[in-house]
Amino acid sequence: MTDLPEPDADELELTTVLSALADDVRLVIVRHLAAAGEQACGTLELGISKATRSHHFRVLRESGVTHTRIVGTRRLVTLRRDDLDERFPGLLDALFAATPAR
Amino acid sequence: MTDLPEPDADELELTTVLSALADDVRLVIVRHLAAAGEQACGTLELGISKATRSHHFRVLRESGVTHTRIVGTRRLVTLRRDDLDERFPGLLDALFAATPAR
DNA sequence: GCAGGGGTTCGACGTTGATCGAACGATTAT
DNA sequence: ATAATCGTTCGATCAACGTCGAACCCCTGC
Repeated sequence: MTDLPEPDADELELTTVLSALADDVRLVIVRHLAAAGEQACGTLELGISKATRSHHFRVLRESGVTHTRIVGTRRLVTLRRDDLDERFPGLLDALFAATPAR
Repeated sequence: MTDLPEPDADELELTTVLSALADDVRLVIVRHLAAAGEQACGTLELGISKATRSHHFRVLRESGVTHTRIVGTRRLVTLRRDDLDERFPGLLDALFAATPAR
């Protein structure tokens, strides 16, 4: 058992994915995964507690946004870009293209 | 005073817009507005009460997704497609392209 | 074995959100 | 004026969410 449970690619629900992405902390995580590739949970400095961070990573995984594999004591997380691009073409690109409000 | 208050185009926040769109009822409304153009609030049969419907239209307007003008006793609602496309290019297209899960 | 680091789980707490019925307000039609 | 239509607002309820500290679990290294 080296992988954590996650929804299949064809089970991804739009509203679930949007809910998962509609959070500033999780958006930071997703952008970082997109830019830097596979990361351990603790790699990012998010200014929140371990428990809260774990919660956000769980939401991302259970919504189907990320994939998590276990290596030793680490959880290595990747963005499920191919699955998301297939189910929701252009969605991730649109999110990453969005500039912050002025 | 023929228009209801709404955020300016350059004030649109990504997480706020995503939250507004991360709801099945509101997604139905937005898709319908995109397909059919300006609509009165009561036009759609959504299977919810007047109060709840009013709530959803308010969330859409306050997040900047829709524009509402008052004509007589009606509230005529439009999708702010140009503003959204400018701030978040490709986002609406991605939403409308998404097919339901199998 | 034992200690330490990386994450998760368990309550708990406060906030927000979806929902409703009922009352209300504003405009139009009779 | 009166009634009807369209929609909002109020108060309430219930569920879900973000957050935390503390306890726990699992693996690795000594």
